[in-house]
Amino acid sequence: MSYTEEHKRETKERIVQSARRLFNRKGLNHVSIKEIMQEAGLTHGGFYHHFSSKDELYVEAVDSYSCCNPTEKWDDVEVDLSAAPDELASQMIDAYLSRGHLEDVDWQCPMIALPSDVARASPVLKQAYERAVLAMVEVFSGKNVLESRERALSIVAVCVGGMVLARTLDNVELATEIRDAARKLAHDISG
Amino acid sequence: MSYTEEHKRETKERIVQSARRLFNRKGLNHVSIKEIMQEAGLTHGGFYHHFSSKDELYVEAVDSYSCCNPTEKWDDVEVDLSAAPDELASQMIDAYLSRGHLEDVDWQCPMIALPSDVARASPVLKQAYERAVLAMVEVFSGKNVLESRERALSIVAVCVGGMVLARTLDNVELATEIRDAARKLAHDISG
DNA sequence: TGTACATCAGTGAACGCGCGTTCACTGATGTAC
DNA sequence: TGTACATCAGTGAACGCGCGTTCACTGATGTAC
Repeated sequence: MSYTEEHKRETKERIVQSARRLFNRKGLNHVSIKEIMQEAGLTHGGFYHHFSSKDELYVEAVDSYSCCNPTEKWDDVEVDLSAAPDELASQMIDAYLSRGHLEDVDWQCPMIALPSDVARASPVLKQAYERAVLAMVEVFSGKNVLESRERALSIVAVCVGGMVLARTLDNVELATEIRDAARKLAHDISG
Repeated sequence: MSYTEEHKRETKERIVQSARRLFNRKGLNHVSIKEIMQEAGLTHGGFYHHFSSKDELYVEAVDSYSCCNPTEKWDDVEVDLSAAPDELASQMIDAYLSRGHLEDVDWQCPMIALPSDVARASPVLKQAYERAVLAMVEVFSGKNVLESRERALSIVAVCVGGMVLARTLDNVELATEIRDAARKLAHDISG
């Protein structure tokens, strides 16, 4: 045997994280394998010892987002993961629609960073994306999960819509106005 | 002189419309100039008699959306453009979040079809996009435009968010659930 | 009306380039003795 | 402990391919006489 299993796992994880960052910044199709491997401190040839194709990397990268946790990342808003469900939902709304989240492109939610890329991607990638959407729905369901699914879905729509628009606009004032309007509305719904 | 000014204008318009359709289907960067020109009934070499670069076409294509009018396109919902502002806003919500709009990829709103493409595009293209957002805000402002800007912005966020998510999901049931939740909420806000 | 000419929209071969992928090779590492 | 070996993660040149763009050419058209 050469190297350890763990060594290989760590290298692969480094590639995935490097890819996730670059995908968020430039979109799935504006990032080359060479670029990803360089950011991970490797050369492009080794890529195929870890993945059978670039498509496979897409899936792993989007799946790796699920582990992302706003608490550690968007430092202008505090989220207490041990809070009561309704309180947590409220904090998540603020975190999701925060300036920190908008500007932290590297760690941004894939639903904001990659919507149209995913819309045209392979079924496996879309499934990874669906898992991310459902995880978010769950957070916004609060304590009465079963009764408030519709409410949770509309909060997700407002949050994602507000942020997608904000990220697309160069006009900072308008982007902020939209985020503020979306935040207010999301809080109104969640009650 | 060869050919008429009008002949050239018509050809250019045919290229722009062909590009708009293909961009909506495949995204800005998965469509080649050869493909666009073929769809317009031409060969790729002539492209540069009409545009100085592909970037220039992006802008013209996104600007050409503004003329898009849901009335003629999404035939499962009727919109009466001569209706009173509040009534029009209400009809537009139904049209925008309709199944017809979701499925009519060719004529879909660019905010739904191209969000992440535009987020990473050139400033001129982002400005074209901003014009589209502002046009939509105006429609949803209803009769008291000045007083209800925040309301209009949040309606836009819900509508765009709901549709962006719906288009990204392969799971039709979930996509429909989201559109329904978004539509209900948008109507609640617009009152 | 007919003809000779100039224009330029349209054609399609060719260009350089960067991409995803392949492959022969290297050399650091863990294992066996 | 030291040494010989096998493994395979990592390297970097090379591949075919399609892209955006260029360019010399064609030929349909409008204009001048």
